[in-house]
Amino acid sequence: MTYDHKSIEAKWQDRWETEKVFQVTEDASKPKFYNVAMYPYPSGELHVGHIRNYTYIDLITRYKMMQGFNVLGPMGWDSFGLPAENRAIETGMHPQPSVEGQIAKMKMHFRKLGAGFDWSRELASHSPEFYRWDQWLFLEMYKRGLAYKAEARVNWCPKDQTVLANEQVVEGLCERCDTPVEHKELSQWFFKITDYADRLLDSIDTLDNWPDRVRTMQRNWIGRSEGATFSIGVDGGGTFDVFTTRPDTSFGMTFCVLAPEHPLVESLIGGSATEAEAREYIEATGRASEIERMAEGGKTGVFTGAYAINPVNETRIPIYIADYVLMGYGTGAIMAVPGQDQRDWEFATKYGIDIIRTVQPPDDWDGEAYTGDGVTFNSDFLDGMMRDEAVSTVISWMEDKRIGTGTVQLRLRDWLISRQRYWGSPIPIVNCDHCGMVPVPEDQLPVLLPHVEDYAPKGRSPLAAVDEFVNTTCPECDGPARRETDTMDTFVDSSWYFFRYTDAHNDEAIFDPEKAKYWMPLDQYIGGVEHAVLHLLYARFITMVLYDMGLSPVEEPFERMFTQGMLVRDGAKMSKSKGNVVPPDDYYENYGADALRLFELFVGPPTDDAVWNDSGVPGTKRFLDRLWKLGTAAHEFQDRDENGSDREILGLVHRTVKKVTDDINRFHFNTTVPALMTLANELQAYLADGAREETFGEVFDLMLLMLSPMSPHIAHELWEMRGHEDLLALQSWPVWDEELAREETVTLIVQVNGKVRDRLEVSAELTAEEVEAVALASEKVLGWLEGKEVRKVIARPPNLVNLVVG
RNA sequence: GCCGGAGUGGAGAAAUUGGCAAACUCAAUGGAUUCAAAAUCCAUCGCUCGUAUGAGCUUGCGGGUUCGAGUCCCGCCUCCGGCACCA
Repeated sequence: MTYDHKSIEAKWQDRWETEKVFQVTEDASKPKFYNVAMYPYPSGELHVGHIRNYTYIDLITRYKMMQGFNVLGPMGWDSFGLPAENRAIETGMHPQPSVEGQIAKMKMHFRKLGAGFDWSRELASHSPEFYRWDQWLFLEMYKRGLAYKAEARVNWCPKDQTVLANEQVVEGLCERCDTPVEHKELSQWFFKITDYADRLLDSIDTLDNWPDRVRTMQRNWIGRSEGATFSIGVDGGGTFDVFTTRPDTSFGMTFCVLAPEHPLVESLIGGSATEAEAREYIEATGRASEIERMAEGGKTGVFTGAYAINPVNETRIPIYIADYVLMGYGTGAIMAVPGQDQRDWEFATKYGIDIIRTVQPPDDWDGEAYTGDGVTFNSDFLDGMMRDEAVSTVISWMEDKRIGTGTVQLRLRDWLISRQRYWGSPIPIVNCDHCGMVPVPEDQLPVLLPHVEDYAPKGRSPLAAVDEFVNTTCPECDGPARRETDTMDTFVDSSWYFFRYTDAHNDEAIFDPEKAKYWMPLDQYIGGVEHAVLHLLYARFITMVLYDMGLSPVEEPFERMFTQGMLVRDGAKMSKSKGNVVPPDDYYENYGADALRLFELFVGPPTDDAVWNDSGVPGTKRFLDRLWKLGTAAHEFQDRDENGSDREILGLVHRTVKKVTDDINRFHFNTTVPALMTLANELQAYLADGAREETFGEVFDLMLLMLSPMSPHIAHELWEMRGHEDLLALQSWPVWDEELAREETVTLIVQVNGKVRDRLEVSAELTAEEVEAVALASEKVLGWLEGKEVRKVIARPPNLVNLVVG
């Protein structure tokens, strides 16, 4: 017997919508719970891997509601940006109608899943009501010196024809299209995230409810390292600065290396014997992409012909140019200490440069450069010191001599936010010949994105070709002026949208701080680990900025972060390009959202990748069919007093409530499903053995309450059919009764020397002496004791006794 | 290289604190039902020996701690993810 999932699911989706079950407002009388899944790019097509995510978020919304929380679970659309624009280019349909059509499809998907979102707060980043506040935020950052325009060597994707932030370059490739990234000198807008590097780094320690890997990835990305920056003189005049984390090894410096792009290079090679060779090298490395530079087997470089003076011992050492030194990190120049640095070792070996060890390696050391700690030698006043002491001693020495100082280096760069693309929020700046760069006044926001038919990327913003947009008047002097034509990175939108949900329709302000104070921080945030350093770092940064502006009540936006695993099929992550995507449509049609949701929960630990099994949903549907039959068939009940079998099934259901509650709290959703399956199996057996109607009803109702956040439609229908008038979603989550949950008898494990030799049903009340006595009375056990002496008895009543014999 | 995570049956997995390894589901096999099939129901299902009661082995590998280790400690191997000529 199967149930009619289609009509039941449509019925309850209507009810939840018309009764506004998931619409909430601030309510000081209830504890709040703010529950968000990262807002999706509206691709229009969800696959079962996405559904997993939304099943989790919906389960939490429904569970927390039943626990008495005022739960906000909003949904919106990350509708600006490259994916939407590229899709528009492919299909020839303008991004606006295209995106809006996709949004309508996605909403249909969410409805079919039965997801409980508060649609009254829906937002979309491409709508002027939203991006107006992007622009406002930009201007506030500009006022505070946190947004600036600068000429810089930037990442350029030749396919997407736009610049990219460092975070959007993955192993030298464009994050979106895997095209090798090039470099260009361009004048671009940046957000000064480096000003917040220390705060962003330090407060990672407070994010106790975040996955370790995400915290580690952010720490690595910020890449703070402590050391010294000091100046090295060139023999014949001039100086350059170097950064090192190992100033204690300065006496081992036998050469210096400058990056090929280093500004001093030109004057060093001019007129030198190796000038031609050096110029050729610089040109060759300039042409090579970063990947090619790294892929080279050994280190390459060229002698400049110039010498430097090692400031700690006045030794004259050669200066090389080599591309293993990067202009983008530190000072673009290094002191090379081959004895203590493997890269320098390789370079020195190749070019025949001296190697001097200054740190004593362990006796059994047979490696090349020794980078560990040890006693310093060959180092004059540092001799005999261990690393930490030597570092601080040499830094003081440098500070006394005024040639250097202790410094901190970051790997993190400022966030490049301008894009030479159409489908984004215009940067609200006007360039005036007379007044220079002028921010658009707040009352003139939003700077509307004009409707443009030719939005194909051309290496400069398509907006630059729209005269009506570009030409404007200066807000200061009313003279002719030109607008900025770059648009903002969509990661700007996503770094504050979760504030907007708290006050989604405010047209006076980005949001009301009072509303944010009620809802923030997010109690639960769920999304893919691919955003570990992109969105999640930017969102933390912008939240800190909003905090400093007095708008956010918190410095950290996401109290508890959860990154779900991916669904894998045919050995690969589901993706359109691999052709292994499983759409949910057939499941809705043939098995129902409830069965699909249940399998999504059942498929494996939420944090882990899981393998999609096509027979899984039919399996969970079978379970729901059995449940339906159990709840709707006419049963023969016994008219009798409560007895042992009633207490057993009641005990089991209370233990199940405890387990399911604990499991949901720990995000072990995959074990909640088997708990309910076991309960249903036992309930069926109880029924077959002759059930009391009251007991059966009590157990069944508790089961429906637990099923409600997982497979809500069937649970609601059965709940109603059992004569309950109030909506199941609004019931309280069940609380287990410790007394009922207690087991009366347990299986006592009897071990002899740690091996299980007998299992006995005993009362749960037995003491240590009693279980020992029971164990020693067991015939099976006696056989193992024959001829041996019991030396020790380990009793763990009532579950286990271990007899140690010998 | 550094950092993080993982390794358990044919598959997904389970085992909150060190205490019955493999719950639950899928697949497979056998059976019932059926004219037949689907659906449903029942049974078997880690490996070895044995007709069997049963015995031995088994959580990537090697050691250790412990009465007792999938779980803790030490040393390795493999896989996944992140960062990376970062000085």
